[in-house]
Amino acid sequence: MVRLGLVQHVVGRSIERVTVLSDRAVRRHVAGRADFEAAVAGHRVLDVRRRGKYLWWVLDDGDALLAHLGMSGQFRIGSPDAAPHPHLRARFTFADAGPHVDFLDQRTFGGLAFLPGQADLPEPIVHLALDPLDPDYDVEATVARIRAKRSEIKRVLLDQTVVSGIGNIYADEALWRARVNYARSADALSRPVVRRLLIAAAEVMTEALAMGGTSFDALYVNVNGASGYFDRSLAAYGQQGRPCPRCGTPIRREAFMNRSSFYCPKCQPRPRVSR
DNA sequence: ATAGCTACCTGGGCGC
DNA sequence: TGCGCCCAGGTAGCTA
Repeated sequence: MVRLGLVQHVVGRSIERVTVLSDRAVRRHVAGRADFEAAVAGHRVLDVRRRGKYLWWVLDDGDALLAHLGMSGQFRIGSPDAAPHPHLRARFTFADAGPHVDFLDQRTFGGLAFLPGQADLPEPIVHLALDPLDPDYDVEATVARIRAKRSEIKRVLLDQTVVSGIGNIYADEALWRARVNYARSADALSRPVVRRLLIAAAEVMTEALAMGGTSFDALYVNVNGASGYFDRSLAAYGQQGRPCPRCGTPIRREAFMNRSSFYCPKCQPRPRVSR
């Protein structure tokens, strides 16, 4: 959705300039802010692509403008009279008379980098696996990779080199749908169960995108800044104490990987022996 | 090599 | 009312 919004608003346009308001937003552009601003200016945007939580703008000359959204990064189409948003990190203006594009990021885990000659696949993300919504994504290959891991299933789902695009929220929702406890060992799950889990993850992502993303934390909002309603359809994530939508048992919350995991203790029983 | 842990960062929400 | 603390989470980079 973010990508489609950007495709609609930036493809075909020539960047007049980018103004970086926060050095941290370009910390991955090693040559620094001034170099970033100079490198980006003047390029025309040919396409916008995505892998996991990364987006990159394909520029003329084969260069890439890579954006990582972190957990709170957003692109927004600016209206000319709006006061700058407090989380504004960079603003793109264009050679035409159209609206500018803002990169916002509250918690500053995200950032931008200009990567010359890396339009096809920027080097920082070559190690990322495809995500379940990518047309070239291979379910069976991913099932095999997951089942080869001797690690808890949620840890594997969050490993972006195995499958990308699944964060803490989507992982908990997919596990709930597939009735799998987060602590079960990946190599102990049957092929059909892992398949079910990946299908559930793809469904969660599809639904979230259709609704404009989770408005929880404004994590994903569409490019116009409209927040989604996905959070209202969450069955497990953030729902501790509330009844499981399937069986009515109160949803439980547990700490895992320095994060929270939410699950239904009846539909998603804990493994007897945690490994 | 691989698995697992921690730091990074900000501001909304909460308790006092 | 206001201060201070907790918490959220993707991932680079570290250790074991």
